[in-house]
Amino acid sequence: MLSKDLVAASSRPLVLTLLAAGESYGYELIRKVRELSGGRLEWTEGTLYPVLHRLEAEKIIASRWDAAAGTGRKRKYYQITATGRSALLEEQKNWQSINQILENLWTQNPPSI
Amino acid sequence: MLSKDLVAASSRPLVLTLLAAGESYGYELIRKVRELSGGRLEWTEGTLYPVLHRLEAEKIIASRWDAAAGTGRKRKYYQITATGRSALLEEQKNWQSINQILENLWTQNPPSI
DNA sequence: TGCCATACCTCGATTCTCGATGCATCGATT
DNA sequence: AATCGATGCATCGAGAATCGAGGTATGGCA
Repeated sequence: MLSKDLVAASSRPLVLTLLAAGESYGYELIRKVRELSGGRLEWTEGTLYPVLHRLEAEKIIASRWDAAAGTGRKRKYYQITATGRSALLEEQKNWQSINQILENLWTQNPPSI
Repeated sequence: MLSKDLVAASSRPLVLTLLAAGESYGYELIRKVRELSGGRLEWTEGTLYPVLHRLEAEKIIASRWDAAAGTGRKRKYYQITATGRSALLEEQKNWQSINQILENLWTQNPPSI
């Protein structure tokens, strides 16, 4: 079971990275993340939607309503903004700097029972 | 500036990894983390002590009071427990699985402005 | 017609965070 | 011997964050 903190820490970079690869919408993001993680990461809607709304309020992503191709069902498509792309670079840098610290320590002193 | 979430997510694995390398105490952990991160991670005492107390309540670490060598000043030394070592392995596995997802995505689709 | 998957959203009790604050000791400086 | 900064522990509580539960609506299908 993934810790709450780890899920929280990875949600922003994950959403931004996925949107950087192309626009998407809430339900699909949940599906994609479930697939990418092999089911380890199970976002609920109550988790994701507030994240999307917060990112949009920060102008890091933008949205448009559109009908799904094929069906007439409405979806809210999100795109990453220019601000969002630099935010993602920052997120990536931060993630990698912490990862580097941990990996260095683990290399020097491999955890074992 | 590192995000709150990232700081939170890394605090448990960091503390456990440092303690797995040898016992330590609060003030020293703060210093070590500051050095390891080149000043990017600045834990305050209000941040670290609750983490230590929670880990101790979960029996993942244990503590003993002792006088510092040289001075008579009292310190609370923390050690990782056997339970803690398996918890650390789990933390490591979880961290690396998320890191793998992100790195894969970033390799396939490198973030850029 | 009923039902499930899709698709969006908000609410609020519970939980968490961390800056502020407090206490005490040691060593060095004035 | 008084002061001060660094060391070292700890708690507190206003404010913030979380996310399961619940609400609404549509399309496709048997």
